[in-house]
Amino acid sequence: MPKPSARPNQVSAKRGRGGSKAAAPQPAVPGSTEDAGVRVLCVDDHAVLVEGLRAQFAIEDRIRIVGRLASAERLLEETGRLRPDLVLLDIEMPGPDVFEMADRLRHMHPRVRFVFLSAHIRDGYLAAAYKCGAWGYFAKGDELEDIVAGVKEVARSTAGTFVMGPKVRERCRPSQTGPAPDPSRARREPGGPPTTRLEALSPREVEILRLIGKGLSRTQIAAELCRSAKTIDGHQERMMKKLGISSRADLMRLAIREGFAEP
Amino acid sequence: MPKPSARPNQVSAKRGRGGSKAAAPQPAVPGSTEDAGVRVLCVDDHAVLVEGLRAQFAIEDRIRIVGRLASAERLLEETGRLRPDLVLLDIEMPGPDVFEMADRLRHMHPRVRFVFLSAHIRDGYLAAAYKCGAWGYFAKGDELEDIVAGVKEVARSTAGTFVMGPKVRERCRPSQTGPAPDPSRARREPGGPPTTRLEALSPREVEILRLIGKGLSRTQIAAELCRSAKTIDGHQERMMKKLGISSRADLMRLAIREGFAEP
DNA sequence: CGGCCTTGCGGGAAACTTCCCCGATTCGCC
DNA sequence: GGCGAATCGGGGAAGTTTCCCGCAAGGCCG
Repeated sequence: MPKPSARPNQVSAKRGRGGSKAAAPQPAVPGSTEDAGVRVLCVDDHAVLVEGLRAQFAIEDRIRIVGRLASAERLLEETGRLRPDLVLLDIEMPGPDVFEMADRLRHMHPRVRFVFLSAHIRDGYLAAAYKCGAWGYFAKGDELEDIVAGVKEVARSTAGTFVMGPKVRERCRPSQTGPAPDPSRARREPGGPPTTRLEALSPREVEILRLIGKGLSRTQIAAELCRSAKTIDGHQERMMKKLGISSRADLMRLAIREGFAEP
Repeated sequence: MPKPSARPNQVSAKRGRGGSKAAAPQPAVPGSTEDAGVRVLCVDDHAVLVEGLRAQFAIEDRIRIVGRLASAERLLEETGRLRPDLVLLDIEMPGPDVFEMADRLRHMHPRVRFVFLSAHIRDGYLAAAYKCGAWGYFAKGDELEDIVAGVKEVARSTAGTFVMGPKVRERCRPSQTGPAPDPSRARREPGGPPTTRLEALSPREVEILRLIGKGLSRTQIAAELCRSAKTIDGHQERMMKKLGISSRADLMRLAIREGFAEP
């Protein structure tokens, strides 16, 4: 069984970094060897993109790119070798799952901050980014200055906020379309976790949604998961109820739109 | 002349430009006002990407970016205003369909060459790019030098070749997995039209495949096209036969993978 | 003109999916 | 301990889709 963690819609701008031990505000730019600037490692399979960032960082002092990876494959080793303060991660790349690698990065190098820089803003990605402990999420469509400003903010931050690019915030705020408003704790601080209707889904349901997005029929999904087709039936129904969706086709469209199709 | 390039990384193929009239070799760099270089217009919603290109073009003489658009919306007007020699087009952008706009561009500004620079290499895109008269197709994952070399090759070309980036060619060549080799018309110029199994489909079939990829059921497709569900049935069957696919789910996966889902 | 392809549609049997019912187990929570 | 939730699944009626058959109009081409 995946994770026993019951998440009661945790919504807060400030996130406890450091677990039970009361995380004292860390010094900004934690691992900088010299105080000469923020060391950034870029992980993106598009070389052009990274060069654009490098060019922009070059005209800012205090930020520079110390390395580039085309996939998350060697992320942990290279982080150890290059000692960046901040890792910029693309999401849709060949190779291992980026969120999983990011999660491992957090455990192996807890002082290294990381943010996502993705071409697409999708609920699924945003939720995964937040869950794996990212410090921010930016869109490739954001203006360069906004990305740079965001990177600086993350590097400087002492409180552990989740920083979002302009486009991300825009696409994230007005998504309060979920079915149950959950009146118990309606506190929703600015800058908190991205509001996503997918957070209502259980791990299993997400898994099934992904397979639906891949185009599998419920019988095929059943075969894939070694379960009865009836079980998939049940999950589907509950998902549709939760998401306020009435047809399976809509469910699939959602899965595709929110990024559950491609991996 | 910077570099004689002609690296064997790109593949180019001659195509008849100009229809029945035997396309006389046009002068390279057709619309250049001064002979000082290639004027490039970039159409991409990712500012970072364009800056990366700008930086790279800057260290080459003879190429420079004269404008940038975040969507294809004002492509025609801006082409008239900025008079580029070459337009670099992203594919997945908000706004109007890029292939359609490219087609119009060719009619309105026949001297302006255009190539696609996309994050994804998909049969659907490749076919559409070729069909709308593009001069090349590059992947954002291609190395910067390869992209620059390709742009130069397109600008310099006198024969009307379809230039592909290394990654594109790689993903394009070995796709001769189709069912029937179609022995009737085996004329297949070397490096010519990208080999795609989607080229076996009729326009209507492609249209239906797109709707399938969007997650619509055949009844919904029928409603969308104002046709009987039985008709959609027939198209589906014929498509599956053509493509050597046995289940509808596979058909949908193909539609998603090949880029028929998102528009 | 006579194939050949495309598009459009109908009938019908078999298979699949949806959608309701129901019960069982195992969690964690109050 | 009760309660809800997630996960698993069976039964069964109603609806949809698949997959075969067939037919017909129109276009293109040798």
